[in-house]
Amino acid sequence: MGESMSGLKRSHMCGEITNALIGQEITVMGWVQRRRDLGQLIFIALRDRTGIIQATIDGNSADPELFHKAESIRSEYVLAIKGTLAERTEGNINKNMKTGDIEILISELRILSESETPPFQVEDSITVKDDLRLKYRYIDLRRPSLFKNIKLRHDVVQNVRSYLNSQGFLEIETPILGKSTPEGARDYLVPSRVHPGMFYGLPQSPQLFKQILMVSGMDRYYQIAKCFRDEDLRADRQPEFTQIDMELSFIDEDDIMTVNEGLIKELFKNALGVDVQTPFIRMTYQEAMDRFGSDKPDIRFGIELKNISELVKDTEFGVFKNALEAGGSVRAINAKGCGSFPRKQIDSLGEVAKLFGAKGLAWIAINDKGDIKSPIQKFFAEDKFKEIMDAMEAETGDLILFCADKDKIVYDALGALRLEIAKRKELTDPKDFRFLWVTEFPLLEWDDEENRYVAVHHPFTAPMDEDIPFIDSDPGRVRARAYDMVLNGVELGGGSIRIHRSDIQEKMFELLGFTKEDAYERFGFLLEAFKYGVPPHGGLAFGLDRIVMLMSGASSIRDVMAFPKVKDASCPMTDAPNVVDEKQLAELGIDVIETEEKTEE
RNA sequence: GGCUCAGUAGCUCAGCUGGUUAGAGCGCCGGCCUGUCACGCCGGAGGUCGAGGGUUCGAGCCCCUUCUGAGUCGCCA
Repeated sequence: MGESMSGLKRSHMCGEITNALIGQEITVMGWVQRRRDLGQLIFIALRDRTGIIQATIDGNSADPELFHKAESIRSEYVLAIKGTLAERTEGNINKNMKTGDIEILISELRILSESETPPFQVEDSITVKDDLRLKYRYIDLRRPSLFKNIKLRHDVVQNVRSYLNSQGFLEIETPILGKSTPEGARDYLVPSRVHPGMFYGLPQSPQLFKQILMVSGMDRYYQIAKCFRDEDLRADRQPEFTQIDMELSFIDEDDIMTVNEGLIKELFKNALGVDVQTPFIRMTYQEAMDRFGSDKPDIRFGIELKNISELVKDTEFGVFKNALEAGGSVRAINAKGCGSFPRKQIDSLGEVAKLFGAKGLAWIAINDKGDIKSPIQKFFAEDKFKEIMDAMEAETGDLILFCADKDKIVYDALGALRLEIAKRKELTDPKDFRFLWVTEFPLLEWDDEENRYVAVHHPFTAPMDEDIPFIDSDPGRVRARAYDMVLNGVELGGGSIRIHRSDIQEKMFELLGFTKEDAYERFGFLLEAFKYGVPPHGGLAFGLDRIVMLMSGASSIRDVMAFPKVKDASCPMTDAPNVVDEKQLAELGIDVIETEEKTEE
């Protein structure tokens, strides 16, 4: 049970009290960070979201009842403290604290709420397992670092709104209850009571609605949009997440990139105090793959890929030869300064490569003394080996890593290895923000499982004009008018110019293996809308969570979301998802079928 | 679904080659203490070693199964 706060009014936030207020009577309210009881002298560190202030009570001069109450205080009690702000005497100043040179001399103290001992301490310095933090998220969020992230997120969103408003955008909400369009990620389904057996789909993105808003003449739309995907989680993937979603009419790629560079510049300046240089580097998808083995390259460090296929095309070395004969390539990276890695460490790099399908990893290590070690040296004539070394600019202390396989595997493996080496050598500074645009993505990608082309982006992405002639002859070669914004190896956002010509849209559906009926069944409302005057348009969507994650230096988007879910998409705090009772199911016309676990194939 | 790692006190962890009664720091409880601020000192409580099974004279440790969490591959138009 707690005392009433009636008669008391909070005058200041704890962290905002300054020595300008010395001598004044102030009232603060908050949580007990710590009580330090020296017998006849008690210190209470009181915390609110702005910071901590120390309050003091002297047993010799205080009212005994008041002092006794102070003795009963424990961590995380909620208090109201009224008193005179005093300057601390020389020698009693805590230089590590913002309010370390002042304290409140308590004249009135109310315990507004007691607290059990929390399952973990409210301190930034402690480490606690994620699931426990999430179960007691309300306590976790009291930690200053978490509050800082939540506040940063708020600041980012406010800046998004003010900037886009200034650029002529309208904020428009689109439905959460939508139509399930089973293409791409799995939808979350919501059953309808009014239509038993029928389901809404939660949006994976407001894609179709925002395009329709362009047909409606809204011209520029944005939304801080909640999106849902029923896929497996990652450190940077949650089942529900937030996009900064936008769409613009009568624009081209340059317009969209310029607007968004301006947006990012503004966000980083206002929310983080960091100056971002614009315009950003632009790099085609092909260049990104060739140089970094990734369509979201981290360009804070080098270690670029080199294609040495030509150099080794006549080799008899089986691994290289087979890869080349199968239409693949031989590429390598030079891990500068890793030439003295012990064998075990090089082998573990091989394990990394294998994760991405590489059968093995060939290497040349040149230790600090200049001694060369390499399991593949014996397969090459002396001069050819030297040519390879020269091509890779191999010097004393370097480690050259080779991968020979299909291009996709070579890119993936070497791309992952360069990140792994950067991690081991600590080559990246999280406060170094290196943006770029990746452009000219392939429009389509062959899917072996479905035995058809699938859209790399989505089916409404426009092909590049000069590639339209190849749509029939060589669909895999067609590039899209799509672009991703990448920051430090993370895809922050992506978008495209959309198709607004019905002939090309139909061709696209054809390529994706949709019949006209299929297409109408799924996207009919959009195609129908497009009959009535569609402006050329395009857009982009940012992952808000990822942007804030990188800005804050967090390693998971969980740390920038108030109530994230754990890996199996459940919530340890609320225990969602849960079973519902029979009555609810009956109303919805739903039968739950118990599937037998452990059915051996 | 696959792979890797982790699970020991409220929290974070140590625990050797399988060997007596499972430890530390922090937290918690009690006592002392008037200038602490990671207060100090003294004392104390607190353990199904994630769960189940097996091997063994003996299991926190080895084996099998399983649960939970994290990372990652697949997946994520």
